[in-house]
Amino acid sequence: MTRILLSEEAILRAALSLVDAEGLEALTMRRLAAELGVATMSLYGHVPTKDDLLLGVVNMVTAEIRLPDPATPPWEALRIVTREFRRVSLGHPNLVPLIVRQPPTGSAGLLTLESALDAVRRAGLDPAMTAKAYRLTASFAIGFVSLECGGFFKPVDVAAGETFAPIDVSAVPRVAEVGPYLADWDADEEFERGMDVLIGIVSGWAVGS
Amino acid sequence: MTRILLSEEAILRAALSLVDAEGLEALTMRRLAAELGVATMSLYGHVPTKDDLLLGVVNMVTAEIRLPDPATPPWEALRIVTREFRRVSLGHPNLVPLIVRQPPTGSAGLLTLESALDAVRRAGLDPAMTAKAYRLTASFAIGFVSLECGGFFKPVDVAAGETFAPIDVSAVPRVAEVGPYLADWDADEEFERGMDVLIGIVSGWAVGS
DNA sequence: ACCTGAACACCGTTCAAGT
DNA sequence: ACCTGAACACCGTTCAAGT
Repeated sequence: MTRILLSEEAILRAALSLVDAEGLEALTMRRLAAELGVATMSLYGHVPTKDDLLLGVVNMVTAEIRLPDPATPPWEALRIVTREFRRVSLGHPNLVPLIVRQPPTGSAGLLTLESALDAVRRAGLDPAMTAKAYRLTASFAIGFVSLECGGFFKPVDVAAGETFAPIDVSAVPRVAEVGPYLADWDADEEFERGMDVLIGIVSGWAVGS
Repeated sequence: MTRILLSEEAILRAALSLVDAEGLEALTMRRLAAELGVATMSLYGHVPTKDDLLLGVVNMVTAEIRLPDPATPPWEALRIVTREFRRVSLGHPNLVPLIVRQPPTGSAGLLTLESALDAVRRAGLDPAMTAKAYRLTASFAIGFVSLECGGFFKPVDVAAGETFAPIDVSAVPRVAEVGPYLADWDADEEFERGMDVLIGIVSGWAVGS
């Protein structure tokens, strides 16, 4: 039989594959061990707990974010980080609930945060305004990706035709009217537009602008 | 012994109390039954499954959102719905991950969506632009509440002093510099400002404005 | 040193039995 | 009709034992 080289790296990689392929609920220590051809308890030699494993998986995905060169013009750099956050998230939609919940305390999260903050600081905002600008753009990006990956707008479409809530469609005429437009959209384009709007706003906060 | 009146309403209410008091992971069918002084399996007479129970709890919380009078000036009505969404979410922070993930397919979710869409339509945006406007403001609101309830900015503060990620603080100077400002903010004020910015933008989309 | 099986204290849910 | 206990197929994790 093939020899299994167990390591934290290998475990995290297998865990991510499992989540990508079958969802978060498919990731159990037993199933993951089986996937690696190893006894369940062998995992605990490399990962202290399942929660730590999840943190590691989120950090691994965060590390996929390609950070802009530090010499990139500031607002373009912020655009790149934000765009990359969404690109990587869409690559692992099953992990998005965890990504969104996880503060950037891991090494990859801190480097990503550093890149975004550096861009805004280089653009001329002072530390306090930089924090404000980051919270605003991050709120938009995280909410957008949450809605996009959560299929938030898909069932609304159904509300115009099916009834699977105990409510008459005639009671929500605007949902019936706008529902189809909620479900049918160009997410790429709308993300860019939203980003433009917000970066346009915060760029006005630069001292002396 | 006191007679327990079991009903879906009573079960959902007890489930919400449990989640509010001890978090999502404390909500198990066994624990919930014990809390109600009832056998575990009695719950299944009123709720088909645990997932349905969670949907019901989210719907119950969504129903706490106080919708504006239909005669309220449109943009002020949208502000009220958005503000109420945040107020109710902050009242049940442990439930926020679920609220954020849950498309508005329940009766309360549909009525809330209806209220927001009605406001934008009354302001003069056509259905397609209404959908765009809703997605933009909802992205902001959901992302903001996610970050706020997730303690997203708290650990960043620590990064300036403690080391609990395998990374040198000197490698993230901007995090060290801006971190304290990220953690120290007036969330109420910033939410209002962000809402103002976005509603200001979408109000410009009205035909003939 | 690294890996393992059995065991413990939990889960959600099915089902046949009680009242 | 409504509630229940035992049982089933799972969990994450501890621990003593293997190599």
